[in-house]
Amino acid sequence: MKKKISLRVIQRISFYYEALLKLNLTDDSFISSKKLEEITGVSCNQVRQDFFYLGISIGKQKKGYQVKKLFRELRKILSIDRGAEVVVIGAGRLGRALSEYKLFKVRNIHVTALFDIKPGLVDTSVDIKGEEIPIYHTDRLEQYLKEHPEIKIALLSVPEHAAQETLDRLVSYGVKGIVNFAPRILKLPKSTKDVQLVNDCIGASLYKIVYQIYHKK
Amino acid sequence: MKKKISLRVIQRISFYYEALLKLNLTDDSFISSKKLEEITGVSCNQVRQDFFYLGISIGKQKKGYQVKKLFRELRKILSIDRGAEVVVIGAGRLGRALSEYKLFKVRNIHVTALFDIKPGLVDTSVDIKGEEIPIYHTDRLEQYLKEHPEIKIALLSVPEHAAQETLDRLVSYGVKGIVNFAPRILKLPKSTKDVQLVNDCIGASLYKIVYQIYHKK
DNA sequence: TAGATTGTTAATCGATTAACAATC
DNA sequence: TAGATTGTTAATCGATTAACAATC
Repeated sequence: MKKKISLRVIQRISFYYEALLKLNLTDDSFISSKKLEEITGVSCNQVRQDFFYLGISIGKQKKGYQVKKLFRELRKILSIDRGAEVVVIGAGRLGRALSEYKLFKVRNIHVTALFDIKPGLVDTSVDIKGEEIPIYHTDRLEQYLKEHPEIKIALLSVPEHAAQETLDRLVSYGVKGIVNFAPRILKLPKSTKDVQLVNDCIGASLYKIVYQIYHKK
Repeated sequence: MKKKISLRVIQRISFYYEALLKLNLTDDSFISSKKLEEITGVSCNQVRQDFFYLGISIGKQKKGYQVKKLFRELRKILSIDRGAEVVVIGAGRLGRALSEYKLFKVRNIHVTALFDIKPGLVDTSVDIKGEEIPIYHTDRLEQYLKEHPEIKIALLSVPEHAAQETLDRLVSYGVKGIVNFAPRILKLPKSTKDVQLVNDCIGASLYKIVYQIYHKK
C-alpha cells in the first residue's frame, strides 16, 4: 500500500478516537457520522469521506458504526496497540515538554531518552511521573540507536542552526521517521529512501490569529 | 481588506523573517528568492508567490530584495512592532510551556496571566526568566479582561471536556482571537462576528510519522 | 549584450464539500 | 412503507508548482 496520508486526515482520526474514548459507550451501541460530527466538530461528510479513504466500511444504514468495530479500526490505523518508542534530540524546554506530553501517552508513544550537548543537562534525567528518562550526550546517540533497534523515530527540538546537520546524522544512523520542531523547513538528504519527515511549526496558529486581528476589515 | 490568509502562508512568512534575522545581513545587501530557498527550505517559486499574494513587490531584477525593505515588509505583516498581549486559559503543563515559549518572545507576544481552577495552582505564579506571571482563578477572567482591554487573544489549554464551554465564555467576554489546543475541533457560537479561531493539534505530526512507518509498502 | 531574477499567470495537484443512489 | 444513514462519486475550493515575458 503506497497510499499517502495527509496530516489532516490522521489528525481527524485521532479526534474520532479520543472523543469516542471519552463517551464510554457500550461495545454494542452504534454511532452515526452525524453524532461524530457533534462530538468532534468534523462534518459528517468529512467523517464518511475519511472512513472511505481509509477503507473503513463497517457502517450499517440507519444505524451507523458499531462502536466495538469502529474502535478496532481506529486503533489499527493509529497503531495504538503497537505503540512506539522515540528519542528526543534537544533537551531544552520544548524537548522536555514533548517528553511529558500527555496525548503521546494515550497513544502508547514513549520517549525513552533525550539527547543534548549542554554540560548542565547531559547525564541528568527528566522525571515524568516517577519515571526517570535519561539525558545523554548526543555523541552517544549512534551507539544508543544501535542498542535499541526498536527505536525508529526521533523528535528534533534542537536550535535551528543545528537542525539540518542533526537531521542528516539521524538519517545516517538509520532513523526512519523525524518530526522537526525547528522553525525551518528541513529537507532529507538527496536520495534518502524510506525516511519520513514532517516539519512541525508550533506557534504558527497564534501568528495567524495575530495577523487576522490586526489586518481585518 | 478581506483577504484570508492561510496558516501555511503565515508560517512561511515567519520562516523568512526568522532566517533573515539570523543571517545578520547589512541593510543595503540584497537577497534573492533562490537564496531564501536555500536558507528556509521553501522553494523560490513559493517565496515569490507568497510575496505576490501579500503585495510585497520590492524586488529588483537580477538582484533580489533589499534586506532593509524586506525586513520592513515582513515585520509589518507579522505585526512585530505592535506585538500582542495574550492570556492562557489552563495552567497545566501545556499552558505553562506555552507561557515560556521562546519563539513567542521573538515575535513580541507576551503572556500576561494564566487562569485555572485547580486550588494548588490558583494564586501562585510562573517564573519566566525572572518575570513572575500570575495564575488567577478562572472566575476572575471576565474582570481581568475588562481591566486589560488591550488583551484580545486567548490560548486555550484546558482539558477537552471544558474546551467548548470555555471558548463560549471567552467569546462572550469579547475576546477577538482564540487558539484551541484541545484535541477537538471547536466551533464558534452561532452568529459570532469578528472572532478568529484556530484549532491547533500538537502531536499530529508525530502520529502521521507513526502511521507512515507502520503502514508503508 | 547575455544572464539572472522578478512579478504574474496558468497548470497541476490535493483536500473539502455536496449530492445522491442504495438500502436497512 | 418512510426516514435515516451509509458508501461513493462529482463538484468545488484552495494551495503549490511550473512557466515565462519583462527587464535590470
